Amino acid sequence: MSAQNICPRFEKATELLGKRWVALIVYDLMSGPRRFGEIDADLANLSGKMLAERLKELETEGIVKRDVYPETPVRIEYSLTEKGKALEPILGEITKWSSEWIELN
Amino acid sequence: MSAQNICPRFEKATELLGKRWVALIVYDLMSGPRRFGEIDADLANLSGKMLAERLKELETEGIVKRDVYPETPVRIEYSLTEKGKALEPILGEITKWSSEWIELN
DNA sequence: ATTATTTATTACTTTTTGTAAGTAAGTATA
DNA sequence: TATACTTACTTACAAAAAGTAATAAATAAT
Repeated sequence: MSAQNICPRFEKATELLGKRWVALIVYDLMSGPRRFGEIDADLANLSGKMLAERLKELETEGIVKRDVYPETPVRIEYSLTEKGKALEPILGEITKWSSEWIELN
Repeated sequence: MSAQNICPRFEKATELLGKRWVALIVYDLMSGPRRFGEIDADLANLSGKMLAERLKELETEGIVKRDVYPETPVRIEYSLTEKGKALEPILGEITKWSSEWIELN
């Protein structure tokens, strides 16, 4: 009989953060701006295709900013916006939880 | 040249929490034990198939506990373990972030 | 035995993700 | 001039995950 309504903002947030690779990409960008190839190298199992797709989505959501530097060869830097940086406490709590509860085999 | 290694515990945690529906199911269970049908009703777009699958996975991960009460009809209660309850600060930060940064159309 | 209720499971379709090769733009090198 | 190099993507196709709807299993009251 009881119906627990879930806050639509929370739901939207989990749709965003719950997409595969998103948390790891944001985590990677927390330490500062990074290039496509660097992120790709940091996240071993992430393919260029998915990285491109996720970066585009994150840009659309206003979480990531894309800057082009017409150098040789072209340098494209991805960085977090204010909205993206504001995710830090979430990642911090995930780090805490994982260090306490996740054991590696 | 620089390679940002991502903590394997963090990575494992995001694999878990980043799976579709997981955050919402855990959020729903935060308010106390719930039956299959109740969770299903709370999460409008979640199918019974996926709920069954996710609950099984969460049980395997030690986040959710399943209790059978042989009543009429049978009552099966899902609840959070200590490990599951420990996710609360993460959900709390997601709630905070979403209330500040997510706008509804 | 039949029925009711809740908790799943199965068969099938659609969507998402993975993999690997290929393209585009701009330089430098032969 | 041509080729090869670097970075940042795209594309085509295969595999895996998720969505949908019908069906089954479990239990006990009638």
